[in-house]
Amino acid sequence: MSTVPAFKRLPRAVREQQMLDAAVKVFSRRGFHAASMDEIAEDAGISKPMVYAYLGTKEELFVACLHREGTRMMQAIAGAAAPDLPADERLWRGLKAFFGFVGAYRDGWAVLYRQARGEQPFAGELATMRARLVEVVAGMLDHALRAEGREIAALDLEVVAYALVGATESLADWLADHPDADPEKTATRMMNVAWLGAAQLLHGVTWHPPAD
Amino acid sequence: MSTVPAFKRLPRAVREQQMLDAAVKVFSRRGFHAASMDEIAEDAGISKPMVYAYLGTKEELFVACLHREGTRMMQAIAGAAAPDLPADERLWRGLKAFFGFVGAYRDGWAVLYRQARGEQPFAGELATMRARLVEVVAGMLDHALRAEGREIAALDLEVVAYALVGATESLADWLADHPDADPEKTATRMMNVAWLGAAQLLHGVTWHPPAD
DNA sequence: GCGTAACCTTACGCACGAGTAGGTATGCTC
DNA sequence: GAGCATACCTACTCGTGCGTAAGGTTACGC
Repeated sequence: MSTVPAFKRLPRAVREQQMLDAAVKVFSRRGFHAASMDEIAEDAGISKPMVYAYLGTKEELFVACLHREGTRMMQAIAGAAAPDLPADERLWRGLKAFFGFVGAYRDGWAVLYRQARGEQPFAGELATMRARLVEVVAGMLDHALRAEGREIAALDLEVVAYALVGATESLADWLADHPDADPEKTATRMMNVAWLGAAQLLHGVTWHPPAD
Repeated sequence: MSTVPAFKRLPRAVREQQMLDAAVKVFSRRGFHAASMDEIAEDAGISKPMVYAYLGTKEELFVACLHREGTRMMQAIAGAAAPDLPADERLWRGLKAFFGFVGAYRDGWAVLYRQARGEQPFAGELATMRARLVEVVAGMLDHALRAEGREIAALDLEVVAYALVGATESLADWLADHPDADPEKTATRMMNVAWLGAAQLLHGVTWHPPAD
C-alpha cells in the first residue's frame, strides 16, 4: 500500500551527510557517552540500522564526525594563510579564518573538540590534528626567526607554539560560549596577546627567572 | 571465626580519603564513563556499597574528586602569590606553583581536568574554577595597569586573561604528557610567552589589523 | 557481658543502550 | 515485468554496570 511514502528514498551519499549532521548535533549537545544512537538516528530522520549500515559503530561514527569537521577546519585555515606572506600577516589571516570557522560552526567544532579531549579512544586523533597546527605555528615562528638571523632550540619553539595554540583554543571555547561575540574581534585580541609576545621573542628579548 | 581480619577496620575519614585516592586514579586512567565503581572500590581495597555509603553516587564521587583536587591546586597557587608583590613577580610565583602542582599530581589534576571539560554535568563546576583563575589574572593585570596610569576595557582584560589561562592549561597538558619535563622550566617558558606579550600591552603597545 | 551503632560484605535487580536478525518496499536495468 | 541491488524498517538480544537489600562482624559504652 503506497499512501505516499512519508519521505523519499535518498542516495547513500546524501543520507550519510544527514547522519553526520545529526551526529555532530547530538554529540555536541549530549557528549559522546550520553548521546544515544537512537537519538542520532531519530534526529537524522532515519532508523538505527541504517546508521550502522553506513557509518558503522558509535566510535566509528564519532571518528567520522571528527574527520569531517577537522578537515573543514584545516582547509579553512590553510586556504587563508598563504605561505609567502610575512609571519604576522600569516598568523593574522590564520587566526581570522580559525575564529571565523568556530563562529560559524559553534556547535560542531567547539564541542566535538571538547569531547574528543576527554575520551581516550579519540584523544590520539585529536592530538594529531593539534600537532599539525603546532607544527604550522612553529614553522611560522622559525621562518620569521631565520629571517632575522636568529635561532631558538627546536624544543623551545615547539613549546611556545604549543602555548599559542592553547591560548587560541581557549579563546575559541570562549567564543563558542558567547554567541554574540564577534569572531574577528576575538582574532584581533588573540593577535594582541600572541604576536606581541612572540615578536619580543623573535627580537631576542627574553624573560629570566629572578634569583631567589 | 576470626582468622585475623584481612585488613583493619578504619574510621570513616580515613576510608574516604583512600576512596578519593582510588577514584582519582581510576577516573584519570579510564575516564569518567569507562571507570567502573567496582574498579574504584577494588582499588581502594573496599567493597562497593561502602563507596555509596560514604561518597554517594558516581557523579557525586567525581564531584568530590574535583573539589579536593581543585582546592589543593588553588591553595598551592594562592599560597605562592602574595598580593603585595609586583605583578610580574606574582605571575611568576603563581605559574611556578601551578606547574609544580601539575608536575606533582600529574595523574590527579591533569586528567581530571581533561575529563571534566567534556562531561556536561561537571563543565559548570570546572568553569567556576577557571573563572576564579581568570579573575585573579585579570585582577593582576588591572592592578599593574593602574600602577602605570593606564586602563583597558574590562572585557578586553578578561579576554586577555582568558587567553593566558588557556595557554597555561595547554602547557600543563603538555607537561602531564612529558613526565621527564621540568615544571619550573615550563613555567619559565610560559612566562616568556605570557609576560612579554602582556608587558607590551601594559605599556600601551597594541596590534591593529591591517586594512584589507 | 551485652546492646547498639558503625563498619563491611555477598549477591542481586534492573534499566539502558549498543548492535543485529530478518523482512519489506522501491527503483533501475534489460 | 522479472530480477536484482539498494534503501529502509520493526522488533528483538544481550552485555554491562549502577545502585541496593539484607545480613555478618567488630568495637565501644555502660
